[in-house]
Amino acid sequence: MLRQPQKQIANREKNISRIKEAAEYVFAEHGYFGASFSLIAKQAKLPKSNIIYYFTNKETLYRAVVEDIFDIWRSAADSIKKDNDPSTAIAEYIDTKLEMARNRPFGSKVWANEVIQGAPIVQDYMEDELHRWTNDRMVVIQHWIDSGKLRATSARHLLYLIWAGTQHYADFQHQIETLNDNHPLTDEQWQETKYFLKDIILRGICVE
Amino acid sequence: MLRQPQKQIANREKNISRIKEAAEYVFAEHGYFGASFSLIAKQAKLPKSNIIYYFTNKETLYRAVVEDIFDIWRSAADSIKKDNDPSTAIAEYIDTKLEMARNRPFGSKVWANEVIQGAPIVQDYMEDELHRWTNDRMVVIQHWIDSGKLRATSARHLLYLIWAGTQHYADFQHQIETLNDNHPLTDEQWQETKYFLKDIILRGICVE
DNA sequence: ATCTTTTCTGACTACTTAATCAGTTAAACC
DNA sequence: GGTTTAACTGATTAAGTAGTCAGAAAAGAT
Repeated sequence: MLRQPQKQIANREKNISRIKEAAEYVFAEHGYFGASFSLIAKQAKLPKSNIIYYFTNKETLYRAVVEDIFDIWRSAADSIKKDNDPSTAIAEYIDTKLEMARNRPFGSKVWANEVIQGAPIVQDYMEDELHRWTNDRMVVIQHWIDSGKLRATSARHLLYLIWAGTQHYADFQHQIETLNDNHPLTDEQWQETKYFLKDIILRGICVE
Repeated sequence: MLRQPQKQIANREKNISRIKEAAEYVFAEHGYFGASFSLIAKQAKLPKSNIIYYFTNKETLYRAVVEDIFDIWRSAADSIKKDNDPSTAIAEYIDTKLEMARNRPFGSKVWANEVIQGAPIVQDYMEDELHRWTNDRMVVIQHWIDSGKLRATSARHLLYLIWAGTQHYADFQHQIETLNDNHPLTDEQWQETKYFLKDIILRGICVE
């Protein structure tokens, strides 16, 4: 005899991810203060009280959204490992990061908004997780430099340039589309972007 | 006999620029919706009603702040002219843009916030002024490429990379300082940044 | 000195917001 | 089937918001 008592659990998970998706969108488009429960509720097509039932308050929901994005970004840098070939690893990182800019622009925007405003909510997260994570990657890049596999440039600024160059296409998506005569970028244009970023950055850091 | 009847005019100008400065800061730190008249008033040390007296409403004040920043950015690209030497011109542009990131980070942040949220207020500005301005610069860069003074890369993406790479240090200032052990960048670190960006980007676009 | 115009401001209003809570509905358990 | 527990929600509240407005104060004009 089949038992299917997990109706509640399944429903809970469905609702939570639905709320987070709606919230990511609304926080990105309106900022923390501009995003109201009623807007998020409308977007999620759920009653406002239901959202508060799951997340207690605005800040908790917001944190959930930000942490989700951070986890995804973190995984993008899996290729930055000591034993990998630097050019291939960095090319892969740029590719992945740019695909994320294309596929998850709202998360990127939420993060950008938060940092611009001085990270009032996720300050601790930046000081712990991001700080440690960044240092780890920098050690790898420095190792590549020290072993002569990369030109002697700044590991730190290289990371910043990759972040800036890729996230720009998510965060400033609206500006880029406006300058593209109000059209979203086509597949070819995204391809061109990938090629350009890798071309410039790799040329700048590879030993000649 | 001296006449000094311009007391009103002088005072008006003083107040207006004081309000705009305060507003730039508060909009940057809190976003459009998070920035309230009372916060701006407190920052400017003027009564709330006085701010509304000068700017009528929030949107008008906001537009004034955004247009100010845009004007300043525009002037940064004066070096991008057909007859200039490409490397020197672009190096100069990067330098100037990075100095602005350092000296006027709040303006940059306001612009970033606005664009991230889909430019709800300055859409028209982007479609007219920014669009025309960007196209003009792209024509110059394309001319450099066509006359063999630059490698054949994308003029458009080159501009984006310069914007992204420089503005990052304003918009993500807080993240950068957190990763710098909670210290603002020193003069040498800013110098290093300038050097890095020019090194990578120029190496990427100059004919070998 | 008096009148006019501009500058300025505190008190107020209509509205929106995050969050609470009492009460309802639905699922799980026995 | 009946009971317990979790899921859910509409109505309400207290706090904060943008913007109004009547009238005071200062500056300029004659």
